[in-house]
Amino acid sequence: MENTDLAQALAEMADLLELSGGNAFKVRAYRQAAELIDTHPVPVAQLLAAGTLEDLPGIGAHIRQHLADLLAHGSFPELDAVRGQVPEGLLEVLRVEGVGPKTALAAWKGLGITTVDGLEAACRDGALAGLPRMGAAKARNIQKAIERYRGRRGRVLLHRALPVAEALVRHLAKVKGVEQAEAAGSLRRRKETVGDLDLVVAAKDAAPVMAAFRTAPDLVSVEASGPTRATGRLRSGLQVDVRVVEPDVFGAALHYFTGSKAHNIAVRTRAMKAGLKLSEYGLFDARGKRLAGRTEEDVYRAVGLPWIPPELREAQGELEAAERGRLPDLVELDDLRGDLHVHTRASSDAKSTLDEVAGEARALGLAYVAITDHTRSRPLGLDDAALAAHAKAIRAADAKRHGGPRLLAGAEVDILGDGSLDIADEVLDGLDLVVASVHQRLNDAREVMTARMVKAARSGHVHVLGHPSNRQLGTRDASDFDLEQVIAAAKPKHVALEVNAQPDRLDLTDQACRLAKAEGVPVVISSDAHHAGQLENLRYGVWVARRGWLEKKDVLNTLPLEKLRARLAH
DNA sequence: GCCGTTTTCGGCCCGACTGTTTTCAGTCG
Repeated sequence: MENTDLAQALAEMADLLELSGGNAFKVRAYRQAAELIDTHPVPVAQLLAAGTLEDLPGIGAHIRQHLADLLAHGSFPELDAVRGQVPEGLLEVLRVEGVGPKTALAAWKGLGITTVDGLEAACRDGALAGLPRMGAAKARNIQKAIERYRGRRGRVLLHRALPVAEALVRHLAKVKGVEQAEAAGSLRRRKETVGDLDLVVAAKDAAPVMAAFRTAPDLVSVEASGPTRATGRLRSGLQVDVRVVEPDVFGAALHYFTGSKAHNIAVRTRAMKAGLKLSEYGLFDARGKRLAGRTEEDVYRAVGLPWIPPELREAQGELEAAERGRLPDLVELDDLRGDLHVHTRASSDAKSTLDEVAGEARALGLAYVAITDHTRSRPLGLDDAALAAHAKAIRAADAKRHGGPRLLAGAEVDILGDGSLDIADEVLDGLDLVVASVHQRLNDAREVMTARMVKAARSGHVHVLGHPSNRQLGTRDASDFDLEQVIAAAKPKHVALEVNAQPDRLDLTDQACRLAKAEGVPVVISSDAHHAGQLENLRYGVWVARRGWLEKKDVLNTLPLEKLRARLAH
């Protein structure tokens, strides 16, 4: 069992306890331990062996024992016991946004509902609305949330799919005779969510690869299996397609299975116009002679194009740009010099200390980090005086550090309902960096939300608009606002827009990045880390930026600190 | 269940928002 699986078991324990009316603090203890483990870089098995597991904050003797039991037999007694008390389907009901333990419990005890389907029926026929403290509006909202929930089922967030795909690729790459193995599909294009995994393997003899696939870790069923291709399903529910090809045509196959479909059609049409034929088996001339296939570069070259990065392959103008030699020189993770949105334990529910954040940033080679804790409108947020004191503490810590990163005193302030900020101007003006974000009244009407953001952008006290759309992938739709108006307001004030790299936000979107670039408004790629380990999430933000055609020059935190300061000045 | 200690029990984040109510319960972050 890996950390993710262990975390899932603890999270399930938390959900079940909550549904069986357990102590709320106990529930939280399990949930916090689950979150900690899910993002912890070292395998729990290793910590357990070293005897240092209980050093982690939030892991005590009981949970340590539970983890040991999980590693030994996949479960622990308390989990088994509570599983027997609550219908299994009720856990899924909790996944619906707006449905918490109380609602789920009331639906179960009051109406015998134990599934999402049952809940939906009860929303429709009015049974749910008849329960105490329920009503028509509530039922309507839950029904809508169920639709959203269904919409996201089947697609997995990139950060969940990526390690799974990488593990499968490693597994197949080890097979004797395999020359190359790679994950293709939307995962390779770094789309924010992934529907299934497409693995392409180059080997002269396919049989050993297929045999190895059938014994791949986490594979629960094989739904189709022929001599060179197979389809299976993983424990997570994700479908995996494997295709084995001759090494001579690996490039053509990789190109074909990477897509997108629209991009493939565009390239194939281009080949046809030149009298050529393109398929996953290579590029052929009219007489059927293979002209290219070993690498993607060969394939593109044979149709008169430079290699196009997978993130751009969406038939959104990349062929035309390639033809004219105008492909963007896409930003890379190594280009980032700093992170401008990081939380610490000083406020909010973040977990790490200033030192831990600085240590992690250093390990990642970052030259600067802006500490941007929440302000007074958030639970535990800092008020004017506390923020000023916090800034002083950050600067003191910065002065004491040797060898980087530099620590910038910042804040993530709230954009209030009327578009004003929740911290006094003179306090904000004493900071190095101000991120302004909407955290409340996310469903304001389009004009109202646009006006709030425009006012914040024009305030003269803000450097970055944080997670501008407020979406959360699979659970919360983006707020309704006019991005173009916000961009237009940001530009003269030198306010940058954030690509929030939290894997379930990725906000701005790729398309919004492209719009910002077209209007000449810079972007910053920020982790919004609530735990030092989450600084690594910056890579997800980089991929969004790449999908949005952004180059190094479009991203402000690729600048050295002094140049960044100059660009952010008002 | 964890943690810290006034060191083995008592506290553990709390405010905004929504929809239900007419003062508040549930959910979320």
